[in-house]
Formats: sequence, structure tokens, C-alpha cells
Amino acid sequence: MTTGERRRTDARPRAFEEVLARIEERIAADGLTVGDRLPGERQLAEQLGVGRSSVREALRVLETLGVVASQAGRGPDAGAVLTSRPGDALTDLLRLHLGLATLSMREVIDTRLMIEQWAAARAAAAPARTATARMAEAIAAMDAARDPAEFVEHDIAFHLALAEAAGNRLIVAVVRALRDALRRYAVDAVVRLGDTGGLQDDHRRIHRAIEDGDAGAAAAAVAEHLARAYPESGPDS
Amino acid sequence: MTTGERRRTDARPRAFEEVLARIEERIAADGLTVGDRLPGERQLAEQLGVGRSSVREALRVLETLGVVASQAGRGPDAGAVLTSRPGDALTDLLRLHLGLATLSMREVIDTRLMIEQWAAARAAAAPARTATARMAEAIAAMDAARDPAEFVEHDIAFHLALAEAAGNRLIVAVVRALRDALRRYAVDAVVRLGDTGGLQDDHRRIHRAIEDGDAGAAAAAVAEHLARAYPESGPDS
DNA sequence: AGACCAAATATGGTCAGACCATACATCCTG
DNA sequence: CAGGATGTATGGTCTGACCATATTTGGTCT
Repeated sequence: MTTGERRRTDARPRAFEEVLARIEERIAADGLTVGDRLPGERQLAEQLGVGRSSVREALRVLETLGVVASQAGRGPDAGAVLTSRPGDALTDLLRLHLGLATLSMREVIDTRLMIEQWAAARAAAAPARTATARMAEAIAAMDAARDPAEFVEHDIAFHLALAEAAGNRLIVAVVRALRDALRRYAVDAVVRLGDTGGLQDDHRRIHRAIEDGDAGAAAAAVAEHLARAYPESGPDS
Repeated sequence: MTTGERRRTDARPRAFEEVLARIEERIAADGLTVGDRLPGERQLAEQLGVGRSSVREALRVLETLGVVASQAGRGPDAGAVLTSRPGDALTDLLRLHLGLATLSMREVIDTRLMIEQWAAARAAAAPARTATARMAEAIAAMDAARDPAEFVEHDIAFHLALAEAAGNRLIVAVVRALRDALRRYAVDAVVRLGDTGGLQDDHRRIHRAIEDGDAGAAAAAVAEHLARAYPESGPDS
């Protein structure tokens, strides 16, 4: 009776949070991995002693974080399957927080510069043939691009290959998210520049530095490139 | 009464995704920001022509991404309020993907090194008094710490202050998430080291370099520090 | 008037049950 | 044996009810 003074930040375990914890335990305990299936929603609800809607909310959280994907129907591919899409989650995260002005464009662009410099230096230290080959392909595709949107798509592929060349999946996910968040801005930037020759020169310089194993030159080329692409680091706002 | 006409023409956007899109539009259109309230769940459901459960799933997604927080009851603080907690979302993301072996400890540690080096250099370029003061406080607290867990807590505060000194909220969120993900590992590392004198020397060196405005020395000190804390950067797996 | 307590109310949290939509599985034809 | 009709397991959604919580309101006693 005297327990009336409950405020937020007290401990209040909601049912779906309990479900979340139990599913996470189960993943760890059973050593589940990408491709494995979770029990059906109804079965899970019965096992955990909660309603199906609570199970669904928990699954929605896991889907948002990119660890499960649900598929209706019947068969091996149906149900809630463990996946690995951290990039999608990061993309949503950035987009929403940019929309709320919680993060400014300047912060996102600065972060991107940091990451890509590091990735370039790292890639130069241990160049991976497949990744550098994809970088070259992207450069060629940009040469052939007919409009800014197409150019930007291949530009994204270039920077993604750069991140992959660094051999760190977390970095790849972050770069993908940053580029998705900046996609519209990037198209505008290309339109504003008009001539993409300078950008392409940068791309070629980055690519060459990585193939030559010159980490310092690679990082410097990336810095120069992003400074050209985002001259003032955005209008903040 | 919306059950009369269902268009099954295209690939189906799920109802809660539609709700998500509409809420996002509304945030942008009305210029909503942190602290503003969304309509109640029942009201939203009626406005958007969907069931309350679909609204709830959408809100769960937004909560997962750290943009809303729900509070029951009545009054100005009740309901779904826009917030800004990107760090929590990142923490969940890392923890789950580490559990799924989608990301390795090595990748997380490498990422952390990159970010903190950058943050230290950045902080040295424009030292903020409040942040450097908090770094000094954290160092003193670590001197007084009586057990590894307590030491690690203040160590987290130190590295968080370092990130904040760089003046980039996205970086702060990422550092927080990385440290949370590595918290257990960090305690083990402190126990293994036994003597924290070397770590504290590092902290003091980082702090001094930032106050002196020596970006190069700050970055180098951070690199040395993390190399000491994570000697082998984990077995990759 | 003021203080205090009880009821009303608004809000999220949860559950149960019922459908629908989907896609594979199974069976029954011909 | 091929191919369509039916069965069934799964997610997706809606409805309505009830609970828990916290503020607001209003009435009562001092």
C-alpha cells in the first residue's frame, strides 16, 4: 500500500523486456548463430508465460537492432531467423537523430572523416586485393555515370570498398550508415560542384596510395577528398 | 471500420512501418524536438487508422533507437516523449552482435582505439575546461579506487570525458557504447594487470597533452594506453 | 481557508481471442 | 506420376478488455 511512490528510473521490468532478456540468454546458452530460427511467437509466448503481443514487441526490438528477420508462411525460411544487419540499425539511428537535431551534420561528417582516414591508412597497411579491385571498379563506374545520383551510388560503393579493405565489419557498418544518412546531401554536393574531375582525381590518389601501401598518403588523400566534398562541413542547423 | 477495403496491390508495408513513417514525417513537419510529446497511443491509432498494437510496435522501435521514452500515468511527463539516447541503442546493438559473433572483440577494440585517438587529438586542438576538469577528477577517483570494478567505473568516466572534450555527440555515444560492451573485459584486464600505476601514468600523460594542446602527443599517449590495456586485442575468433 | 484524503481520469502495459495473408506441406485426384 | 485442391503453421493485425500508475479534481474535515 505504501509503495505508491514509483518514479521512472526505478526498476520496472516490462514483459517484453523480460522476453528480450530470455531470448538473449537463449542465444548465448544454445550458441545460436546467424541462420538459426527462434521458436514461433505463440510457442515463445507460452514458454515464457506472457502474451503474444509482448513477444512481438520484443521481436520488433530485435528486428530494429538487426539481429532477427521475420518471414510469414511455412517452411525452413519462415519464422524469426537470426540475421546480422547492424548497418540498417545504424542507418535508422542516424537518420532519426539527425531529424531530431540531436546530431548535427557537422558531427556526422567529422565522424566520417575520422573513420575513412583510419580505414584508408589501415587498408594501406594490409591491402586486400578484392577490396582494392572493387575500388577500381567503382572509379570506372563513376567515370561512366550520367547523372549525379548515379555518380553518388558508385561513390558509395567506392567508400564501402575502402572500409572493407580495412577488414573491420563494425567500421563497414558505420560507414554504410553514415553514407546513407548523407546520401541526399552528397547528391546536392555533386550537383553544386558540377565537375566531378577533382573528386575522381582524389579517388584515384586514394586507390593508388593504398595499393602502394603508403598509409600516410592514403589518410591525407582521404582528408583532402572529404574537405573538397564538404567544404564547410555543412550548414549545421 | 477500416476493414472494409484492403488494397493488396503492392508489396505490403506492414502497418507499424507505416506508423513509423508517419511519425517521422510529423517530427520533421512540425519541427518536434527533444522534450515534445507525441499523441497518446489510442489517439495515434485512430488518427492513422491502425490498431493500437501496431502503434505500440512502432513506438517500441523508436524507443529502441533512443528517440522516444514512454511514461505511464497522467500529467506533462506522461506519454511518449521525444528524447535523445543514441548511446543506449548503440550499446544494445554492440552487445547483441557480439553475442551473435557477428562482430569480434578485436574489431570493437580496434574501433575504440581509432575513436579515442581521434578524440584526444581533437580535444588537444581545442581543450574545453569542463571536460579536462572532469578528466582530472576521474584520475583522482581512480587513485582512490579500492577494487578493479570501481577503478573501471572511473576509467569509463575518464574516457567519456575525453570523448566529450572532442565536442562531438556522435563520438560520445559511440565511446559510451564501446565501453559498455567492453566493461567486463576491462575489469578482467585490470585484475590481470594487478598494478594500475602504468594505466594512471598513461591517463596523466593524456590529460597533460590535451591541456598543453599537443595533439600528436595526445594521440600517441592514447595508443600506448590502449595497447597496454588490451595487449593482444583478443583472439579475434 | 487550508489541509488532507478519496474518486475520477488519462496514460502506458498486458493479455486473450479472433481473423487475415502467406507459403510450404500434404493429399487427392485423373 | 503430375498437378491442382486442401490443410496447416507462421507472421500480421485488430478489437476489447483489464491492470498499473500517476496526476487531476473535488469533497470533507479541522
